[in-house]
Amino acid sequence: MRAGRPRWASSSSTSRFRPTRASCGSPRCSTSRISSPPSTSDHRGRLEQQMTTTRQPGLVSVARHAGVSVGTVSNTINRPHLVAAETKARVRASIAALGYVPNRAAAALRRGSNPIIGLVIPDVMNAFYAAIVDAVVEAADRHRYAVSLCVSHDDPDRERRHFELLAEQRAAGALVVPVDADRSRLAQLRAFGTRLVLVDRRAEEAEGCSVAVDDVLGGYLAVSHLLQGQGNGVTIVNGHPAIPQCHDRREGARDALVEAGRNPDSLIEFVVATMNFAAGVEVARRIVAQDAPRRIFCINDQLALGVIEGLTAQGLRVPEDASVIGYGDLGLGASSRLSTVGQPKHEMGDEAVRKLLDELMDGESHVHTATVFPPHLIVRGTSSHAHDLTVA
Amino acid sequence: MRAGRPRWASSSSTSRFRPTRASCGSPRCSTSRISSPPSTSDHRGRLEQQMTTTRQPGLVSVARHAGVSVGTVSNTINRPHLVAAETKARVRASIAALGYVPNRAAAALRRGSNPIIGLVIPDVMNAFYAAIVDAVVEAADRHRYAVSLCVSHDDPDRERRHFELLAEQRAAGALVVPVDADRSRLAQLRAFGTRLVLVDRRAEEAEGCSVAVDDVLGGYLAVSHLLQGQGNGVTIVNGHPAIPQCHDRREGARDALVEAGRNPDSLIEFVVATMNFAAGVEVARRIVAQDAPRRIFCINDQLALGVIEGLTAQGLRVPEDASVIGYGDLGLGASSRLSTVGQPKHEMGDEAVRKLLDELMDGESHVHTATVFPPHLIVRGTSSHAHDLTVA
DNA sequence: TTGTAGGCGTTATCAC
DNA sequence: GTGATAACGCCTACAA
Repeated sequence: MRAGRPRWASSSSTSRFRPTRASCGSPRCSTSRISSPPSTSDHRGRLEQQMTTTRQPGLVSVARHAGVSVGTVSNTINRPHLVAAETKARVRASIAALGYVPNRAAAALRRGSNPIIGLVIPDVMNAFYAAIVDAVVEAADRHRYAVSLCVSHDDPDRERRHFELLAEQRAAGALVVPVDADRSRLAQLRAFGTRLVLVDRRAEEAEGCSVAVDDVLGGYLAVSHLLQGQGNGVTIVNGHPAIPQCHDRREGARDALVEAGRNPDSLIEFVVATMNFAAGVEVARRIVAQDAPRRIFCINDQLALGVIEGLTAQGLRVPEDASVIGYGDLGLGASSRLSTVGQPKHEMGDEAVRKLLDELMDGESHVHTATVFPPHLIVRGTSSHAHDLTVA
Repeated sequence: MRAGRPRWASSSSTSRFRPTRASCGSPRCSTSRISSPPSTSDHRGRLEQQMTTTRQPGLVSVARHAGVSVGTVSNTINRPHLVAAETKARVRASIAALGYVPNRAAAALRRGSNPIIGLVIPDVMNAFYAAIVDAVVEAADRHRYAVSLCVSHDDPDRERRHFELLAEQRAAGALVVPVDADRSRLAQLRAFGTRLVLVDRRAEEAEGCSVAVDDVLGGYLAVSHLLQGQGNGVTIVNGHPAIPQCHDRREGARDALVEAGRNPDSLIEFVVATMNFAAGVEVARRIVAQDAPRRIFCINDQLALGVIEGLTAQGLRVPEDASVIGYGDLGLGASSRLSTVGQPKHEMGDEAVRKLLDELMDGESHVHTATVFPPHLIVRGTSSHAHDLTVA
């Protein structure tokens, strides 16, 4: 089917233009008109409300068709156990025959709540959050909930706007990675009856359920692993310590040193502004120049890959001359040679949905819980068959 | 605030357990009870429908409070130009005073359509689709539409289930990367009145709008770039040619050879089953063993990074001894040294939303269009300040 | 086990 | 410009 598509060569003019962020009206991209829709038999003037054509069939149509009452049809759909088998069958047949599609908006209006789960994350391009989105969407689908996604980009306004949307939809609940520590917006949403589960953050006081990961333990695992190799001292390449993750992972690193009988202050720290590949390359230069320890814990994988690149460019061999460990298992998936600390992302998303649904179902008897998942060490590149290792 | 969190050391037992995919009931992750919610003042027995507490204020409450009719309140919200300035102000004050939140479910019921855009993609973890999600969510937010996300994982059932959901919600429209070539499901959804825009696929016949990227051009750009370097012949590391992207990019590669006055059949092809890092490493071995051309076009970035790794492991230097180019710009973001072909992902998502909204607004007069975006070459690693280059 | 009827909160069409 | 009022399609006591 795609064989019939026009070859680029046949319209080489398109290759002249590079898309910009401007509007697409300009000839920068080839836009072809497709036969204008021949007013597909659906020319209903907006004035004639009463059409002879059978509009979207509702419960009533189904009821008539099956020779039962609307209540029975509703019951067959929502509480099948209350309906006699034979009636049920007849109703179902009618539903299929008429192509009836229930109207959730009407149900939501009546019930006062909508089977929609809001999901607010800071960034979809980030593999960590993407994994959570994946898990949440899957779990929600299993329970026939819709997922209304919001990407906050750390903008409180966006977050608030999505909260309003959820409130207007009378969404059943929301899973949110809050933008900042200001919980007043969250409280506001909750006050409106929307159940909330915090993700990647601890819920405080008795405000609700939460799902998080133990970054202190993660830092500990990473540095404990480094300490098993040869060398002396440990270097940490960190982001700004005001970021909770950075703070916590460093704490864990210090714990590992303490456990090994060393002074936690012996940890040599390099702080970078942006935690990416380029910064890693740059830090590698400083590490070599200052002759810092060659057992290096990087706060994330991109930084780690950058450091390796930088070390290699300076003639050092990894892992012979230096040990590097990353964090997050987000770089190239399981394909690179980098050891790292993995986080149970899918489980987190899963558990968040579970908590929310539990709160929705149990209602009064629900007890808020805070689950903290332990990360795990992933050791790679030691043998030709790199594999995941779990360290107790 | 996070200072108060328990240190891992204080409950070292958690570090003993590694989460499995099983249920969270087991002691594998530390779950702490948070003070049980003291039945937050909200103990309304399900029998007493009539509560004395002012339920959620509706249009009527606002109307009463402002001393106007419901119609006027509705108008102040939806068609402010029809309302006198002074009345408008009074109504708005009442809305704020009562904390009124409009009920979208009711509006949707009445209007027959819901301001929700469905988005169906095969995979959120894939950076290409993640970028599209990001763009779509942002554009939808600008217009106050909600985005209902579905990740199909190439499963037609999931796709169908989400289509049903959208139909039940009376969603305004949907953006979809279809699972397969079978367009009957799409037709079904469309028949229900949901507007559809195809993403990363060409719409056929007059079925609707679509947004895609020109992979033939992308392959051409990549190989043209390789041909500018020294060496003779070109190697392509490809996925299965039944995948449209793989097929098209190879076509473009052949076009480039033709343009350079070479025989397109001189292209040496290695086909891999899974297009990841490990496969790249393996292919590199075969390339060296068979002495295939050292100008290598890889169908994606992961493969390319694997090939570089494999070549390096065999003692070759890149780019001195071999030129490698990837595709997609998805590897490490803009941070690696790999040249590649970039796709205007954000523009695609943006344009898809624009087409959908246009169809929604214009109604009858809407004309379906198919937009094909040109990819662009990204050359990296040539200087110490790697930067993006656009080639005309 | 099934039928009946009232109302959920909005929108839109009228008169005024 | 504003006020009444009739749907929209479904759920759920309650009656039969």
